[in-house]
Amino acid sequence: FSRYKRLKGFNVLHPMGFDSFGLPAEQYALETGQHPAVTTEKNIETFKAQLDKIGFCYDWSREIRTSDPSYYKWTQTIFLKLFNSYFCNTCKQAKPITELIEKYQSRGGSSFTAEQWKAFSDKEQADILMKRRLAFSKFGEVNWCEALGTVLANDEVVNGVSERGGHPVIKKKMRQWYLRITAYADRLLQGLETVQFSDAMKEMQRNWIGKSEGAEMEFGIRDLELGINVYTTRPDTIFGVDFLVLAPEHSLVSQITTEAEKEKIDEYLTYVKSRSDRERQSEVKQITGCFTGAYATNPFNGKPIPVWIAEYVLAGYGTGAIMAVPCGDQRDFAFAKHFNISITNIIGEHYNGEEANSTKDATLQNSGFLDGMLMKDAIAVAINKIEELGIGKRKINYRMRDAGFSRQRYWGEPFPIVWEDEIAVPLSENELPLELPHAEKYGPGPEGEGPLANMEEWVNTEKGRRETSTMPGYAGSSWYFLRYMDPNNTQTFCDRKASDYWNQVDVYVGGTEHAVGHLLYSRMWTKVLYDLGYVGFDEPFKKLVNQGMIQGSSRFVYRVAWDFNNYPDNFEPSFLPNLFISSSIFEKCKKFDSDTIEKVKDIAVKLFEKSVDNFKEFSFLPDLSFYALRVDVNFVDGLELDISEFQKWKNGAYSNSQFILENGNIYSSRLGQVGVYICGAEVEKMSKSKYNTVNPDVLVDKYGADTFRMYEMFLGPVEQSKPWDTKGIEGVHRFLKKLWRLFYTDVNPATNAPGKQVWNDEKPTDAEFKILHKTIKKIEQDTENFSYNTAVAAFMIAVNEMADAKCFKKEILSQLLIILSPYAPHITEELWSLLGCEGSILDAAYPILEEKYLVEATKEYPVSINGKMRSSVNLPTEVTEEEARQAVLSTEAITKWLEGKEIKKFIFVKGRMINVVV
RNA sequence: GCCCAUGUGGCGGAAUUGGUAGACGCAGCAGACUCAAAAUCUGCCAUUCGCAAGGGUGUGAAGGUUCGAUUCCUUUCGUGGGCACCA
Repeated sequence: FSRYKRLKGFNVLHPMGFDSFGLPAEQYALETGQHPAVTTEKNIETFKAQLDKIGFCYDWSREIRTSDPSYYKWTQTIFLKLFNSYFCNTCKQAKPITELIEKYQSRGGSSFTAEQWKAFSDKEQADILMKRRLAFSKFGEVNWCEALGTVLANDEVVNGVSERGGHPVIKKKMRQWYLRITAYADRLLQGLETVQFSDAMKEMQRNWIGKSEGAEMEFGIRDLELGINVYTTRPDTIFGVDFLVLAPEHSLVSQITTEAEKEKIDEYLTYVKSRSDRERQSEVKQITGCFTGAYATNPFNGKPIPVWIAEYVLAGYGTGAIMAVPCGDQRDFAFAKHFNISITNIIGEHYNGEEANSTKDATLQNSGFLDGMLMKDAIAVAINKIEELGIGKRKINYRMRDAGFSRQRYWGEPFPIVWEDEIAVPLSENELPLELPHAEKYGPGPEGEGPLANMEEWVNTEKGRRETSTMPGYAGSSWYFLRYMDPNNTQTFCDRKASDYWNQVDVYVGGTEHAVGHLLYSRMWTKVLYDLGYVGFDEPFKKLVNQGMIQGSSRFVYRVAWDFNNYPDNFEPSFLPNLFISSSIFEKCKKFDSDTIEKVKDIAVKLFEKSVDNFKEFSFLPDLSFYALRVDVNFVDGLELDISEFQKWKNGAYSNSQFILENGNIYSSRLGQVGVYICGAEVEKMSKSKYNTVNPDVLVDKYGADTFRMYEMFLGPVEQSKPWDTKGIEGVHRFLKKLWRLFYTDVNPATNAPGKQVWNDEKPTDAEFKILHKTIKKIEQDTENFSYNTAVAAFMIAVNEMADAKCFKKEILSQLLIILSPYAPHITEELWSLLGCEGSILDAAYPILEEKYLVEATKEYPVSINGKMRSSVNLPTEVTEEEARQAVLSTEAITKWLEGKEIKKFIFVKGRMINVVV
């Protein structure tokens, strides 16, 4: 696209860079036993060589790497700008925090006076300001794996246990950094109106932000001076509330739980701690919850309402508490049925007792002052009443939460923050970059802190202790498009003149998987920088094209583990059997084939016995569980695993593993071939973390870069995902060879010299111009629409037509080369010079479309009878309905279908077709 | 489970956005050239009935709107992406 636009005369900024910080780079380094700085450098060189080989004309003078100090200096600078800003709720934009401090000093805040502010300690002031900063720290939950002594990313947690070792993972509260993206929720929504993203993308972002209008109201707890705040979008159903549900983490849980229920509640809380948010919401069939013993009161009719806790209510959304209306909400309904809570029907016949009905069109019954009202009308009435009684208020709520910005990892940007007496003190901008110290080992620090916590010399400064977590992978990618505009500036991250000249990114190509991550973060950063006056636009990307993913075919091995809910105290990670079963055995186990399971269990017990000295202490072993683990496709041949390669993988992490092979034998490295281990397969995103990537070099070497490029374009629409498959690449290769033969006979394979010249200087005929201009029109349309696959097809047709017409004329061929050059840069450049044309084809003038060659005098109008195609008539392109009717009625091929039938209607779709209704 | 996308020949896909379904390519079959192979060229190629002319059926499934539906609506099934520490 950039080559095309360049030919069209645009000044195209077409850079490339490397988002080289983050978990995958760190893990790759760990697996290969090298420092991430080394592996990153090496991999970048490989990528650049490959990209150049394929013929992308990237402007490498603008290259950036997010892990380079000269780049992350500015990531840290922008972080400080976020830290030193707050969101002004009246002007709805970011302002320097100094303005807020001034305001507090002169006028005070909402809950304190100016005098009180001045009397606050430094720490108290810092805490108040922290609640307003755009980059702020507070306590939040992380995945904590006690056995590994580390915090895990969601990617590293599989089925609730650590991917490495299969250890239990629980949630742990830690001090974390966050970005206050929620402050921008409304502007992120409004901004969508101004950008060209697909409707699906906009919809995803809207849903993620999840704006809803409703009411927040308080339910008093019986016999206690406490109230539970509940957020609801359906205050009209207030008389249908049969119970309240709190998130298990809700701060009131411990206070309202009665003595009688305490034990059960504690047990339930332990259970929930081991569950991820996803699991908590998705397993609808398995309903869990626990009664607290407390009762709330319905403020409108005084009815006592039992208060429960349940995992399906999340602490992070709304107030962390819901009012449950079983007749109107399916999850509440299932919960009520499961725990035998009686259901109040407020919608009469709309509720059938079998399932909930979330309609807003029912007339309310059993609903006090709302009786007889349509539900959708009752919403406003109910909110007004709630506000009138002072028990709650109208509220707009967002589903989106603030973005977690700390990682307990090594390979990321260090925070330019020093903690002095529990106060976060920023470095000044001229102290940046705060370089990531070189570490030989980057294992976890104490208490779940990041690896940097182990580096005493670096951590401890004169003033205090440095922040030891690092920024997440998306930090550097939230603003890099700005750096491309001014990549070598040492004074600022991007001069305003540069960003004013280039302005927004005109076309941004990225996958939908970024919808609710990168594409929201970068929009937010741009808005902040706009508010603070550093850039002149508040949306970074004018137009977004979602390229589909080339998917990979992943391979799986199946691991056996003990299904301990919690490991016994004396259980050590090394006790795990590390046993893998072949695909068909896994399938049988999944179907609870008892013979197979017994056999597997026998082997697992034997292995367990061998590795555990005090085996007798584990008199009771729980059932086995089985889970799939991805392996690198590069050591799976078809579906067959190369076991010795697998055992060497990840620095020998699986070196002591055992295998039950497809035929039931146990693998032995000494006995040699006793059977094969068959892997499972699945098509999914091609990704380093899924170990299913394939390398383009082989194909480029075999067919050349042009064939590779065009084949990839020809595969299908850019926005569509598809598994990588080289079937069909021959066709594109043949096309390029055929193109060559319009100019020269075949290349002499011995000398590699072009064959005999075929092209000539003759004057083209109108028919030949027609082929050319038809192609120009089609290619322009398709390229502008990113419909590359149909463009390639059009080239194939054009070349076939020219070959058939024996059109070997330079005037036509040179024009064809220009429009083809963005698609196949190498061969077109070569032929361009062989034709004796001046300079590089990249600097040629794009041909101007001449419509006169495309005008048709007559046109074939398809004729259908009752919508069914029966024939066609040839008519002038400009024809009246009456003329068309006459032509149709005098065409024998058509009248034979109309014989004896009465014509009811004659439909003439101008320029398209004719339909006769009989 | 929730949100988004998607489903068309043996395969990748096309279809003027509601108007001749299967462009283009792969694979396959038949033929030409060749001692032979490769390369190249020509023809056939959804399915079914028919010698043919010509019919019938057909865009995951079931309904609906329309003169006319791959396209719009409803329900349903399958697949892919996302679900907050991969980015």
